[in-house]
Amino acid sequence: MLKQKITLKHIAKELDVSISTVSKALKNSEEISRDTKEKIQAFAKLYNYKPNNIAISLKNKRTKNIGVVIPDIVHHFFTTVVRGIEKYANTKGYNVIVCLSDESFDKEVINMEMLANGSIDGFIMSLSSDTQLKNDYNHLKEVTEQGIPLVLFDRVTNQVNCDKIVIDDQLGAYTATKKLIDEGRRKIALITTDDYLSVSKARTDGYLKALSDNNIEVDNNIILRLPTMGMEEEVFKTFFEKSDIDAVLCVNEIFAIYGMRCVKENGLKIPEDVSFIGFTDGLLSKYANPSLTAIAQHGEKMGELAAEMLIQKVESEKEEETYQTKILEPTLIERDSTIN
Amino acid sequence: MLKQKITLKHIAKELDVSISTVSKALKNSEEISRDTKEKIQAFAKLYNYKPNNIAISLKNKRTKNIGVVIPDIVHHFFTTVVRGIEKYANTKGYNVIVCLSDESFDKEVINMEMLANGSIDGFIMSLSSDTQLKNDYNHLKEVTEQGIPLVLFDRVTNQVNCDKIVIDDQLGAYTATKKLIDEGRRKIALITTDDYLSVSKARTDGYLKALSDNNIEVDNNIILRLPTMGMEEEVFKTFFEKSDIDAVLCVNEIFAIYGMRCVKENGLKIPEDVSFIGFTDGLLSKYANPSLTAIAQHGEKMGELAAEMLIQKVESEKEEETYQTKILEPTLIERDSTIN
DNA sequence: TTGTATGCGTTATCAC
DNA sequence: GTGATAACGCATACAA
Repeated sequence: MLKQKITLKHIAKELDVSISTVSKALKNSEEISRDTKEKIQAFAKLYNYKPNNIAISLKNKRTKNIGVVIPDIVHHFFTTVVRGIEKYANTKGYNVIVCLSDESFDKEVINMEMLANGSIDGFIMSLSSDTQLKNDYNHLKEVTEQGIPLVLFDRVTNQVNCDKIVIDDQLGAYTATKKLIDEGRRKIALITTDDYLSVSKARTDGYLKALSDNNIEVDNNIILRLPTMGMEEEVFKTFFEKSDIDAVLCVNEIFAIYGMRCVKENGLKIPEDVSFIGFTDGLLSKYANPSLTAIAQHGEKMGELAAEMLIQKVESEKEEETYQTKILEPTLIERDSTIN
Repeated sequence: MLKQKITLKHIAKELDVSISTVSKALKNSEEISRDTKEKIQAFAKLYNYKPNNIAISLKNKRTKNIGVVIPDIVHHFFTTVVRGIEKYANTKGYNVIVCLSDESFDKEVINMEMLANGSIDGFIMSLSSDTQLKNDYNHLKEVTEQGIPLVLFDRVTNQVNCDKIVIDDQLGAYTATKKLIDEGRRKIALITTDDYLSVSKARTDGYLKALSDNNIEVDNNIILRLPTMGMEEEVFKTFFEKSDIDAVLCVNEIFAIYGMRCVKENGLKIPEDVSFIGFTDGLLSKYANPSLTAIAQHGEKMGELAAEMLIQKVESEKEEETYQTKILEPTLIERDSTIN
């Protein structure tokens, strides 16, 4: 039953020629006579010969695989990035190996080591929160020192020399905060996570800068810092009950959705009494009630660009020591949770 | 700069022993003397030797890679399945190569051919809508005939002999419809997609069966069939304006969310006037307003089981010709869009 | 206890 | 025009 995969050797034996003749014939080499070429090509086609990728990889020292290491895949933003990577990689004949770090430093290290031993030509990755907390990037450095190209996206670090691509999170938060201020809001809350996450820090900075630029004093009582995982609804309720606010900026959709629910439960109207803006612009923002004004991170575009940067490095012969950081501009998508 | 990956050959030359001695020493073979083993192992550790995956793959004819081909990754259900696959695969030392068919038959074929030439040990996949529409499964048959194990999940076909894993969509729809009937609903609408999608068909069947079992006549005017992609809001509005209904079953979350919005705009209350139940149970269901009673598909579990079934086949020596179809039971998650 | 030879499937160099 | 050989990195049966 098992129709064995056919190899050059099989064809050679069957047609009574040498393996190298077969190889050349299938590449349409000028060296081979028309007759033998036709014979061999016909036979190969008949038996549906396809060269073995692994053998070619070993020979060429090129796998045509890209390793993607991300914290989580059940997360709209990362998902769109993966789609972008896939899209571009496929047009260039590359496959994508996806590994999940699950926000764990150890898993990130294990996955990278696994892939670094010949399985991939380069990495695209976003750091796990654990890694950013530990602030340990030796596994990344090892990889780059081995000459394996690496592109970091979104959750990056300046402690590693490599290509990077991020959105301007600070600008995004600034723009959003400015929009709220222009609406007339003065008591603008921020719901964020711990600052060791590079993106949360940048977003907080943007928020603070917008306030400062508009002479609004920072009120630490209306800044809520939550752990990345395991959000508790209670904390939200309490925060919104005791705080006097007229707008909220959230570093992700879920915080915003929860927040809106609390506000509504307190009898307030959105956006009349309280405006909301959230980062990410995933499904939740679009379908929320009211729909959520959001800062779009352009994940798919980011993925495509990351793949393009990586493949360009992979395929360039020269060992360049110059790295670039691409910064994408976020976009404010206005919906019904703010006044326009 | 480029710290070349070290190979057995390098170690052998450096320590003036043969390659096979090094190979054996690193495997802690009894054949090798303690002295040489220690010497070699120390050296290998110092230079961080790691065997090359590709070479091992070529030798063993085993890649330790699993190919996953799915229609889309920006989709909560598929995403959870991928996570489940990853989770199990990783514990068994396998990597996951993800390819997206983008609901296209051609891309599905190309991706599979690409991976089938030695890149993976087996496939886990869910059919593209295009493939189910074309009803052409030759690419799957070719793969199985080559002896490459294949596990189909969710969107499957009985035209291919292989392991399968699905949830009992008919039962899910039946349970949901029954729940609505038990609430006292009689005018239960169904919002679904074209029947060529295996899952939509099964769900429609379950809905019809529940009605019939409870002596409720089917009213084709309150069954809305939409194309898979490119949903138009207008169609929804019109449907809900002209239909007299007291409950709605939707084959996915987005239909349900849209539906709820229309109903609310018409001044009706959920769940008092109209109940809603939707398939999938993703983020939208959880965070909708009101939160959506949903039929959970247990994607992560499905992914884990699929990976387990596949790896078991991959690693079993004997060429079994027996295939199983696992059917998972869906679960009704009751939330605020129904009365409990 | 160590080393030699062979093979995994392919390609490239060089000889015939 | 065609074929033998070596090489990619590793593992193993078999010699020594």
